[in-house]
Amino acid sequence: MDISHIISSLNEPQRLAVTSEADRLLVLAGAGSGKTRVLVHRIAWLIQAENHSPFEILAVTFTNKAAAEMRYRIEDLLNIPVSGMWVGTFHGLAHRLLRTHWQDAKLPQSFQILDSDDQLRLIKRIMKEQGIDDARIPPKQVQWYINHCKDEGRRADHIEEFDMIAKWQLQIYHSYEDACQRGGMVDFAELLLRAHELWLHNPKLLKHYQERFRHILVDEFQDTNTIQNAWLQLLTTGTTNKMTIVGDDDQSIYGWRGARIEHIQEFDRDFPNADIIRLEQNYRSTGVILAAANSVIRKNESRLGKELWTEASDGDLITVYAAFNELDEARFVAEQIQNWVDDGNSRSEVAILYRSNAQSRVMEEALLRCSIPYRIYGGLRFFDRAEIKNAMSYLRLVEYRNDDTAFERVVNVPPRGIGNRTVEKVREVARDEGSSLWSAAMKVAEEKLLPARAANAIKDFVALINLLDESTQGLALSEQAEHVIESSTLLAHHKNEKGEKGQTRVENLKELVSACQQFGSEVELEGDQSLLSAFVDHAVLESGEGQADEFEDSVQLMTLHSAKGLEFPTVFMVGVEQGLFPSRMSIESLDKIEEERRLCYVGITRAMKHLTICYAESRRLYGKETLNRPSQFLREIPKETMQEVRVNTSVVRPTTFTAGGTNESSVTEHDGVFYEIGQQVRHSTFGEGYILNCEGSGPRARIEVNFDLEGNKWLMAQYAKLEIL
DNA sequence: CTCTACGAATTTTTT
DNA sequence: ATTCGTAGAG
Repeated sequence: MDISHIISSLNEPQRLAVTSEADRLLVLAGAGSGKTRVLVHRIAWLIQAENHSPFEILAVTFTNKAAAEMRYRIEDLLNIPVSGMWVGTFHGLAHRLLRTHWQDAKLPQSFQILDSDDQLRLIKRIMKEQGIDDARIPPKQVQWYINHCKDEGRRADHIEEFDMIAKWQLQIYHSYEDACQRGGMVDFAELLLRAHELWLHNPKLLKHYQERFRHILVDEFQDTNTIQNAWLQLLTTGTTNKMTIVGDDDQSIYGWRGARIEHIQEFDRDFPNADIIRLEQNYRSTGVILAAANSVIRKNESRLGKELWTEASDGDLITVYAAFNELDEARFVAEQIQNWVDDGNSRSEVAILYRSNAQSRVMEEALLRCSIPYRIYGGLRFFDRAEIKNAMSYLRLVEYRNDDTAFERVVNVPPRGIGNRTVEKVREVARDEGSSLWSAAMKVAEEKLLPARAANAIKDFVALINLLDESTQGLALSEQAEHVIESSTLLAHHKNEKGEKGQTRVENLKELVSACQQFGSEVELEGDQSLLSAFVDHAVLESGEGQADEFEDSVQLMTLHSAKGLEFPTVFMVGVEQGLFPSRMSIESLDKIEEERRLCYVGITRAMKHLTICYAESRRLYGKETLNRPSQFLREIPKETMQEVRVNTSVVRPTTFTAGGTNESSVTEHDGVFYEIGQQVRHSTFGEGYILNCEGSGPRARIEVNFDLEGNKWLMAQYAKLEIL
């Protein structure tokens, strides 16, 4: 068989990676160096050159989108379907394992997946039951605590807490685990934890999978959390199977949600005898853009080290625009895009990247004014919308009456006179009987445990669900959905809503019906799972894209985080200001600043040809006017790669990031002590704080410090006697 | 029970 | 500014 097409188009390191026979291979793939390409070609190579069956291959990604794309590209390259191959997200694969081995995993066959919204509701309910003040301990924080524990592989039983708050959180974690086990509910982190325990406690089962998967490939390895890494280790240690991991420590931007950059940095410790191949040739950006990216990321202390290079020319300089305020910034960007489009380019080649979602509004307004179509990534996704979740809950109840999560959600949606008091009674009965809310509701209605009005309301609800079930027997999924949405009066309820909101919701509900239709025609059912329950799982695990309209030629707006993995000929990075990017939440710790810096690196490397960086001197955020300095990252970009554009020359600014006038820098020195922005310091009177800015050096060095208690102050380094922490 | 009014909080996102 | 959740009145 001719296999040359698999490797002929690759460069040397790529080819080495694709054809490597190492047991443990780490491919350190810089931005734009052909990471996915290597993964796809390696799998194709394994199948065609090494005659592996797709059945023996496991490929893990982080998003469903990446998984779908990978499968598509492999099939496209090989020109054959590879259906026996397991390709999916950690969560998707874990789910598959649990559905197959539900008994060994000690789960009911009908276990339901909780999304984070359901999870939060459950936590709130538990806290209320236990009389824990949710002002003192915010449920969100408890949710974070529980998920963090699970991400680290810790069950409530294994933990001991000493701190008062932590003790309460642990207690809630305990009750939460009980509630989940009783109700057959599994949250996202639990999928991973259970799948890990499934293998850990069933050596036979583990052996089966170890022998099946001869090759394991993991994408975006820098984003793995502890439990995911442990799962991979279980699968590979002491075996002869081979593992390839691909990632880039410089693009690790999810530390805040449990990802451990150490996993990739210390890969050879966890997985001994690893080969490392670096992909440093970049095929995406111009020399100037890469110079800027390299220069920024070099500031990070802890990294495996990589330097991107390109055969492409230097290209245009990076444009820097110092806006007067956020409106001026947005206006400038819109204007530039208008010019770009007038020059005959398409809008979809342009992306506007920002640090926080709150920044999108001003940009949208400016684009709207110029009649430039745009599309926002992120935001609420389809299956996360309230109206969709409500409709899904009706479907879930019709399928499976004991689904408490669904019951809680829609007993009184639309309002049918079942208030808190009534639901409380139902919960109480359910608790006493150890039954589901549904059975409790029937009991309450029949035995008249409540005032007639409430009991009747409950009775009507029970009757409604039963009726929906009877009348949809034998119907196709989409017809079933249509009927349920209509007869539950959800549709009418949303139609009556005032304003445009109701209209959108009605449209979304219609969209749900066609989603059912599509799902029914595409999915292949495994085992004896019903189509409806497969659809329910699908809805939770893949909540879908945020926005439609992807076909119109439009400018792309998104956060820096969601831009990872994408590329655009023209990129605008806006709001590059100290306190916004890096976020003020990150400024005090070096680790967090390094993550923000990686985010900056990700942002810069999204640009293929043109990069424009903007910052505003004054910005209205959360209804307050704030004065921000240019981001420290701006100073880390070589001056010779930038050109400053000034439209509004009349604005006089006391400080700029360039050398004119003052001489600020990110570091200064006095008496042999070096001060750097972001460092934590202590002052004898003002207490602790962190350095915001430096100016001058030697005896004239001045340092601006943000003190925890006293706010911002400029100090002379000579007299301040700052102690570096 | 439902609706309206007022007050607090507000990085980043996937599964 | 805006959204979300809770408290108090209808």
